[in-house]
Amino acid sequence: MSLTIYNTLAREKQPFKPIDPKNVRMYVCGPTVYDFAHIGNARPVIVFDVLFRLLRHIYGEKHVTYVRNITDVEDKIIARAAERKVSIRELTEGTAKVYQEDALALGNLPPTLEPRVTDTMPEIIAMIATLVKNNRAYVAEGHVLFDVASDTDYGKLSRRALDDMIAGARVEVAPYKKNPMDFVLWKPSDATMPGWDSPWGNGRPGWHIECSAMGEKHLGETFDIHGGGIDLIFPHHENEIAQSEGAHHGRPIANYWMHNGFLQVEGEKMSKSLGNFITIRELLAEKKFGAEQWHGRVLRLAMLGTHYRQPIDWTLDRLTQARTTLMEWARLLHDVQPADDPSGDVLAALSDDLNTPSVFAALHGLAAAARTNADDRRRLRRTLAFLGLYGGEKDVDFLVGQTIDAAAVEDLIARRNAARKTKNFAEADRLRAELTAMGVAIEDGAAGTTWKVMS
RNA sequence: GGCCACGUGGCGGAGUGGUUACGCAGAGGUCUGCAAAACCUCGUACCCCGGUUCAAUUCCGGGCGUGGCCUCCA
Repeated sequence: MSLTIYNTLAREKQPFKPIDPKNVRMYVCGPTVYDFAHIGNARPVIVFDVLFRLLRHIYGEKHVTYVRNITDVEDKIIARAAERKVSIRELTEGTAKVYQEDALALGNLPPTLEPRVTDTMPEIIAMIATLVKNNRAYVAEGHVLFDVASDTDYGKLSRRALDDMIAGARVEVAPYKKNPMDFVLWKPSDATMPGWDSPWGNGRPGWHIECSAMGEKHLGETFDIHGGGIDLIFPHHENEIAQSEGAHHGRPIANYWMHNGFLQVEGEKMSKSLGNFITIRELLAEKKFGAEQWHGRVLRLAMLGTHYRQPIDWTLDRLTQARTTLMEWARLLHDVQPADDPSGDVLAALSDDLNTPSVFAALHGLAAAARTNADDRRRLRRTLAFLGLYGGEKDVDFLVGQTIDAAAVEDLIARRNAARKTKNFAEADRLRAELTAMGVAIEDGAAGTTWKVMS
């Protein structure tokens, strides 16, 4: 089985060849922890978790290193902390904790490492110093700026020409910049802001340098895969490339760049002003989206229904369908012990640039076979666990926040069966209608009557 | 204004130069006291206009629509 991935750098699918099969290395841009993560933030977390799982399967669990950073120094954090009158540490720790809980609830494995900017300051300062020494950056009015004109390759990821960008003329024109496109590596902090001592005075890092420094620190100069949302291609990833390759004499930072597509909500851009901004926490724990709570695995299944590079429309209908599917699988697999290995068809579909819709076609085929075959049930159970989609829940577990009085249901069923025994079918049908009204569906099987909650 | 994606049957969503994706919903059937589940059967889709081709949903050009980036937002 060979893994193929779409490389944004080349704009084509390429066979994946790791630098070192004994240590496959992936870096994904994590959150800036100033507010709860929204459902759009969940997409890269889920997508690259699936890739992480696949890589672990191919190369072995101990031979894959996955780094997802936490950015805990940033101007929006400073602003939000001031606004809420809490300390920066309090804000970033609290937000990071919720983020990690959300990620776990969505069925993601923890990354190998989750480094923080505040723990990477010596490396950040060292990398900036190297860039200055290499004549790729300059000091101006307490700032250190990357000298874009020194980078003949600048724009290779986003495929934009410097001249075009300047012509766009929406760049900040600061008088101390040599070139309008030059971006900040280090900026001065006043007494009210977090700051670190550096050769350029007390200050803090610019937006992009932290990822370059954390990547180098934990994965080396060149690693295999760098991932993130498509909106990060420019300027964030472009600037990361400029910084890292500027510090490493042109040696590439990553061989493969992967970007997930954008997310919309009910056909519209998600924004606070439109009132359709939805956080992961709200979906999981509050009855806000469709006035229901949603199980993390339902959200995960819904997210993976669309190929990661396609735009995805986050709708109520999508979540309902995902829940229906998951509940069906749960009825089939609740008591089943997993097989040793996941399905080969699923692995093959996954290996084609994470074609998760194809994966689902394979899963549905397996589910059809699993209805009559125990081996297929065990295989399906194992495959869904491998994907992080199912962990042995009962079907009703996916109806979060809905409660049914089981004793009352059992009582109605008993009365109905008594009526059926005396062929009083009118009464039996009346009792069924009562159950239906409660949201309960019943099935008369060979082993007696079973019931389930309708979704 | 510049650059870039996407537009598939009621819905979701892969894929392909000529042959059934798949799922949900829906219709018919077997089964059932009635149902449900299960199983069987059913949809001849690919934004518009040109072009290339024996043949285009699939390639090329234009248009329309939606969205993204260019304003430290995944």
